[in-house]
Formats: sequence, structure tokens, C-alpha cells
Amino acid sequence: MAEDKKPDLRTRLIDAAEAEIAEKGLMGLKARDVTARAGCALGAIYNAVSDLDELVMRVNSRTLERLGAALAPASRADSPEAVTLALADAYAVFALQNRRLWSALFEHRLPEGVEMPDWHRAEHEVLIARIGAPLAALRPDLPEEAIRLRVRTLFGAVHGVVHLALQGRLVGVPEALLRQEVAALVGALVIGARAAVAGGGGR
Amino acid sequence: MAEDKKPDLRTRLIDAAEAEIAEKGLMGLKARDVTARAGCALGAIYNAVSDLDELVMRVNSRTLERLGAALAPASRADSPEAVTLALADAYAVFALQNRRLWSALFEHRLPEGVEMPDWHRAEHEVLIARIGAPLAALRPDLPEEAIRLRVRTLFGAVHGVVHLALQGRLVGVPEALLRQEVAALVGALVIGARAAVAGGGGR
DNA sequence: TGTACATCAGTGAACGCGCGTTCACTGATGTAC
DNA sequence: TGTACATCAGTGAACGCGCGTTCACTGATGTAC
Repeated sequence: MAEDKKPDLRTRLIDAAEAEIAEKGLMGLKARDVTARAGCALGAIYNAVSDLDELVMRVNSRTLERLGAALAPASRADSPEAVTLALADAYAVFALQNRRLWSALFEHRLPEGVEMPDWHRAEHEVLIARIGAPLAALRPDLPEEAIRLRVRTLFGAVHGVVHLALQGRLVGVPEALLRQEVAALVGALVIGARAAVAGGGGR
Repeated sequence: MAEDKKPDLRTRLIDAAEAEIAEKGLMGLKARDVTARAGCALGAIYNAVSDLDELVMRVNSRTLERLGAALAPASRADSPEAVTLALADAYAVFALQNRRLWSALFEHRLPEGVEMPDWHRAEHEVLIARIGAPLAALRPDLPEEAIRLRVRTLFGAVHGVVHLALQGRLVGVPEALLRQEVAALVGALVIGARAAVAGGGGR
């Protein structure tokens, strides 16, 4: 009666893993904590999923999906410049609000020699495409190949600033100023892109 | 006779740890491998050093010093723009040539609640200052505080592109194109900075 | 020059723990007749 | 409706291993007399 119909164990395990990572970070993820949280026995993990690694990838997969959703509204801004700026800002905000889950995206390493499954790789392509659209509009002079490259560079730049800021240590930007600095960075790059088109210089 | 005067054990241990990290990465660093390589017993580590963590910090300290040396020539370029570009390029080259040692700089986490010792923190400040000089020359309109912030943003941007490229997975720039892309990135930022001064806009 | 003693870097077997994974078992559910 | 049997998700104690750290011991070196 009060016994809600529980979701399928596999889902509960992914939920639990997600919550654990959100609380303790990827390094703090332990099989025992996950099963305790999901309310099942330790061994049950291996019925639902092949591996702890798979569990992490399922969580990362969700995070990527949520990230995608968080970036979606940005694409509706009314100029390529505005879209690019909005994407970068949304990225920073998402990272700030989901720090550990977001970090897990980049921290997770598969054991030596194991390849990332295609379904996970494909999810990244979606992100690339989303950034690529405004950039292509901004630089109609560049071939698709060059755009794809620039997307990666732009993404890397924004990512790096956010990443170091969230790590806190070393040489990061203070978190309170992160959005502002990301905006300054992307703003400069976007102006540079426009100037390149106007000037006719390929680079 | 053929017995060369061996350096002090502590030094040999740091040498060995450095070599191990260079070969296998920070995650692959094991006390037993280090001592085997240094030619001493396992327990000897704890006479020379308080901890494996300290050993890592000693290695990182060296890496930072070598990074500093690798960046030094860049400062002799003849305009602030050129210096900034040369610094970024030297950074990318250093990372490419010292991938695992460079990565260790950012991967190493001290156990919860342990603070980074000052001697290590100070070494980072040196790097910041080195990038700050040309940037301050480029933006004489900005107060020192703002320059310090921009240095971190610029550093983060370059770092991010390099970092993702070296990771290889996900959304990185291909390594062969890394230097070119870093140059494009920094070039655009430097142009943006100059334009900001000319235009009188603070941002 | 010799003897007794203290020091301490260096040794390596053993400790201890964290933790992913396995596996023999249980019990609920479904199927055949 | 009842009985026998198969299946299989779920259980949790036990396994096994990697690995940082400790600690009782050794033996070389230095000091005092």
C-alpha cells in the first residue's frame, strides 16, 4: 500500500551511483555505498550491470544528457555571437551547479585497453554539433573541417577556465567571477572571429 | 672503484619517482616500483620523505621548475603580443614533451583536509607572474587586480585546450594541430585585448 | 691503537585495510501437466 | 485447483589482491676514553 512501486533495480542503482558521485565525487564512489543506498545486496550490482565502470558510464550518460538540455535554450538566442556566449555561460552554470557530476565526465578513465563504447562516444558528438552551429554561422568562410577544429579549441578554452576554477587550487579563477571571465573570454574570441571574416584573413 | 659516488638516497628516490611518473603516469606510481628503481628497500622511503604524497610534490616541484625554464625564453620576444604567443606555444610544447609529468601537476590531490605546503604554492605564483608581465604591458588601462584575473583566465583557456588534446578522448583537438590551435586562440585574445585598449572599453 | 658503546640509515617481512568481484545459496515467480 | 520442477533476480559472506605503511632488526660509522 504505502509501498510505492519501486523502479527497476538497475535504475535504482544508477540513481544511487549518481547521488553518490554528486555527494562524494567519482573517487568516492564505492560499490558498497551504492548498493546500500539503492537498498539491495552488494552482489546485485553484477546482475544489473557488468561492472562499476559501466555504472559510471550510465551516470555520465545522464549527465551529458542533462548538460545537453541545459545548453538547449542558448541556441535560441538571436545571433551567432549571442548563441555562442549563451552556450558558454550555460556550460559554466551547469558545471557550477553540478560540479562533481560534471567533473566525473572528465575524470573517469576506463581500464587500459578498454575502448569507450560507441553509445557513449556518440553523445559527445551531439555537444560538438551544438557548438558548431553558431560557429559555422559566424565563420561562413571556413570549411566544415576547420569549423570542427575551432569548436574543439573553443570548447577546450572554456572548459579549461571552468575546470581550473572548480578545482580551486593552483591557478584558477575565483568561482564568483567565473561566469564573468568566461563571458570575457568568449566575447573576445567572437569578436576575433568576426574581425577575421571582415578582414578576409583565414586565421 | 667503478662504484660511482651515488647521490644521496632522497635524491635517488625523487629521481626514481620522476622516472616512474614519466613512464606510467601518476596513477601508476607505486612505492615498490620507486624503491626498486632507486635500488633501496621499501621502507627506506620513509626515512627520506614523510609520505608518497611528499614524493609526488617533490617531483611536481621539479616539473614546475623545468616548466619555468621552458617558458623563460618566451619572455625575450620583442612585443607583449609576441611574448604572450611564445609563452602559450612553449607551454603547449612542454606539455607535449612531458605529458605525464605535466599531467601529474594537475592530477595530484592531497588527502582531504591536508593543505598544500607554502613552498609548493609559491612556485605557482612564479608562473602567474611570468604570464602577467606581457599582459600588463598589453593592457596598461587595467588595474593590477584585473590583470591577475585575466592571467588566470588566459592560462585556463590555453591549459584547457592542451589538456583535452593530451587526454585524447572526448572532444580534444588532435595533437598534431595543438600548437596551431593554441596560437589561433591566443592570437585572437591578444587582438581582442589590443582592440579593447584602442576602443577604450574596459572589457 | 684498541675497546665499548651509541646512533641511525637502510632492510624487508609482515600488517592491515579498502574494495571490486565471485559464488553457493535462497526464495519468489512462472510453466507444464 | 494442485503438484513438481525450472528459472533467475537477489543475497551477503568470503575471496583475493594491491598497496601504503610499520617495525624489529642489522650493520656500518662515529665518538669517548
